[in-house]
Amino acid sequence: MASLKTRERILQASLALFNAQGLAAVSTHRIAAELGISPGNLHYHFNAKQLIVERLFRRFEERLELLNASAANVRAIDDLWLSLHLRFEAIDAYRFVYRDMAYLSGEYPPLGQRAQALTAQNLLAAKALCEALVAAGVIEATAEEAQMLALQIVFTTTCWLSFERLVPGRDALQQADPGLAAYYTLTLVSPYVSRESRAYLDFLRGKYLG
Amino acid sequence: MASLKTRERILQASLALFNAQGLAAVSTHRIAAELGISPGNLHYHFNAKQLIVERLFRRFEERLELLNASAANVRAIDDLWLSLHLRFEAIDAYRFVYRDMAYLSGEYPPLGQRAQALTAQNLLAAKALCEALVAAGVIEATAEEAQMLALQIVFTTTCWLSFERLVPGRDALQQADPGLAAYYTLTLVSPYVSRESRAYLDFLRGKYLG
DNA sequence: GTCTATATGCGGATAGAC
DNA sequence: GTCTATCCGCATATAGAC
Repeated sequence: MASLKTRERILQASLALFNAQGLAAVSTHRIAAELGISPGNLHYHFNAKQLIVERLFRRFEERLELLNASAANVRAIDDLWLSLHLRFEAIDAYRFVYRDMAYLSGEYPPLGQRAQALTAQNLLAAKALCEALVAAGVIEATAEEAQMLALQIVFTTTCWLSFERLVPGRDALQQADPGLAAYYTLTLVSPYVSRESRAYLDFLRGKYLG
Repeated sequence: MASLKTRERILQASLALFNAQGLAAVSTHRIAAELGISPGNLHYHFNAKQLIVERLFRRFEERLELLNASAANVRAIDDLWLSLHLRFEAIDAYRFVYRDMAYLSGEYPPLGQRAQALTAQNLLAAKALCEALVAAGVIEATAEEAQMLALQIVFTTTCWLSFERLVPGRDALQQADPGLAAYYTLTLVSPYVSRESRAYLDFLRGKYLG
């Protein structure tokens, strides 16, 4: 049963290294060295680097699927805020996935397929979320606008953390701020928010632009 | 002078391969094979793969800088449309740059720095563009909203083509549609467009949603 | 389960002939 | 300018002892 522990330690260390240095830059030797175990031992637990990546990707999928399941329950701006915040936290915890997506789907095509499927699911969840907001009277938008908004939300949650690294100054913080990312996403929704629901938006603006 | 020709052929082939298969997946051997020349010959023209990447990146910079220079001249929605269209064409022509940015800035840190600088320049250009649109009465937005819009435009032009590959169905086309990308970007501006300038927007909506 | 030692292959880069 | 031949180093993966 100590093997389970080592297995888990390998996954944790791999995730940290992938996030910090990129999937391509981290070799199995590097992971083994980080843990103070031999490359042979690492190979005993995971026959290939691919299997480590696959396992981590699965956890990422599971976490997002959980969030998607509750997306349609959003009823107010602060629900939306929380939902976005949790999503950015999840994506940040596995940030190597979207950041190194091109490399990942090139090296492990099946994971590329699954990433597409996950995106499709995210789009459905975002659409349900937008429709729930319209139904609750939180935002005012045509069906077409709601659809576009859903696309923008998924686009933003998927790519924002990668983009942030391109903006001088922001990466200096080293670790992303899910709150700021969520606020940025809310500005997409902002033009459609009904008068009655603006209060929370103004509160957040004060918090993040102040 | 035949060397200039070979040099240029190497750059063209490298660009095509990088765009098609990713920066990490394309080796110098592969490039040489594609051209039907020997790896040694390739090394004669470019001492290192890094130099090929650097040269292509410079061309990308130059092309975007040219577009940035004319961004502030935008006076109407169709100017904006054209400006976005040209930008997406440029980014698509060098799509490996943003798609493989994580790998690129990991392998060649100086290029990562330059990518940041380019993003800063893009942000300034987008800000000038938004302010010009406000001044021309094409859109109605507070200074704060214009600033946010500029950020959204740069974010979208930078990341949209990479994101598109994650959406099932869209990548089937293999080559991106700069027109569709530009239309998508226009939807960000849409809520702020004044009544007098809506005509062109409606025309585009009919074209891309029809 | 964990180690050491090693096989295998590839990519980048070089030397020297033509 | 272009070729062939080769070196070096790294990363994945394996074999077999403890």
